[in-house]
Amino acid sequence: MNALNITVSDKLYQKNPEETDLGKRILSKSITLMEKHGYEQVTFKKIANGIDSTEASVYRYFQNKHQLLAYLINWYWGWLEVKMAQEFLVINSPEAKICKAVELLVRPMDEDIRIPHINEKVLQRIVVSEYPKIYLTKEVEVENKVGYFTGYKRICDILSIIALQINPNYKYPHSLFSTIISAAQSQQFFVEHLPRLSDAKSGGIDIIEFLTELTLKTISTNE
Amino acid sequence: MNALNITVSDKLYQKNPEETDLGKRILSKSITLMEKHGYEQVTFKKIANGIDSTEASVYRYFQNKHQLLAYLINWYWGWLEVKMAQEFLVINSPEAKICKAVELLVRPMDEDIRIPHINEKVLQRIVVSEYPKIYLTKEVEVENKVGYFTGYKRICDILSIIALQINPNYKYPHSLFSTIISAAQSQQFFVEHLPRLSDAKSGGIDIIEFLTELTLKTISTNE
DNA sequence: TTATTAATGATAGTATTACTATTATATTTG
DNA sequence: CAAATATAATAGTAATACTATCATTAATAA
Repeated sequence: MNALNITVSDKLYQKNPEETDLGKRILSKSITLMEKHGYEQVTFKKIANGIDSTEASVYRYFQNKHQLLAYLINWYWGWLEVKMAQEFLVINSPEAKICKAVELLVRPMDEDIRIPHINEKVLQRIVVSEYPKIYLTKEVEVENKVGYFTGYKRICDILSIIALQINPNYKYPHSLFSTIISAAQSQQFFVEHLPRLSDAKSGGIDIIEFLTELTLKTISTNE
Repeated sequence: MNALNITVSDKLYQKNPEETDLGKRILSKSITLMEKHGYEQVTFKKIANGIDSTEASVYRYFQNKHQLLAYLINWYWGWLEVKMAQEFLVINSPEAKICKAVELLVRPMDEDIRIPHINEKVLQRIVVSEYPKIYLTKEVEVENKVGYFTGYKRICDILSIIALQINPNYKYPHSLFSTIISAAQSQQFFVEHLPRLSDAKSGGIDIIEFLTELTLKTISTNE
């Protein structure tokens, strides 16, 4: 096994960008542009110009910017799920798995050379800054049915199951992990941009400690 | 004391909307439109048409839609702070204060008849659906300096101080409460639109239990 | 009262965005 | 080689997010 493959639902594109050279250039350029200028400032025209293509061509891959963002973010969750599965192979205790998961959520991960058109570190920064925008819309429910949020939900499910191994009576595992995953993102954002909303220093270690302690205490059984 | 006054920083408007009839109508209409169609779909033109005024007039009150949203959200936090202060008058234990704060964050609150142009319940729903959009931008830091996020930060500070009364050694009170406040919003959103990300039923009681338990366990001192 | 100021309305205009459509050309595949 | 497919090139449209100007009305101060 050489090429690891992150599969994204085919509802998240018009034409699979991983299958063509132009598609990969679109992904690559959108990632750099979004991280640099932010989601709002990116347009298909700018992406196209940046790769010497045309607006119309980009529209053949994605219906609109929103779908493109959803694609990128789902790719990220898919990739994170793969990483988690790899790490969990050699971890036995559920507590240690939780710790590792939190670490993966917060730590900027190494790039994967096998996927040169996606810079995972930069993508992670996009997820931190843009994630809630994909579900905070009036179309959530329709898009949910179509699979816009499966990546996130799968991670949430996986971690919930692990939590129940620690305490089978814990009532709110999904709420807990949707909270933890969001907090992993937002704390990174706050440390960098709104430091008075956090007590962590940059680097991630504080955020990791904060989140693991919070998680383990919350699911612990001793009242 | 009859008219309670929620003060919003004058950086959040061009011209104080609370001071004129037109201003109040703008606020009122933006709230109903935003709740109904979502932030993205609202335009100054639609607001203006809805109150038989003109786009240009709305621009005299707010630089743009983003500033308007920031205004509304800060108004909400200001109002919540007032409510919290009222409630805390008759609560003595810090634990009970935390519980009450969480309840206020989650429970749709009664409208205040003294402020007829702002429907607080509807405004709360806007906060739930739109809040992160005011800080997830490339202009966060500039807007932060100017006071776009003071409302949120003040609540976070207040609750942090209470948490430290329970456990003066707790290391991450600001991170904890920025997480709790965000979670209070996002759990409400999930229950309604993405139920698999939550274990709560609608009504708020589960969310309140989830959050208070999480908070109290996290700041508790007994390891 | 009149003069002045402030607030709003009416109207116009512009650059950009978010698309859709059409046709031509180049490339791949059978 | 023919046929299908992918892309480029170009044009066009409705809506958005403003900015600007000028007229009218209402409030207020001299």
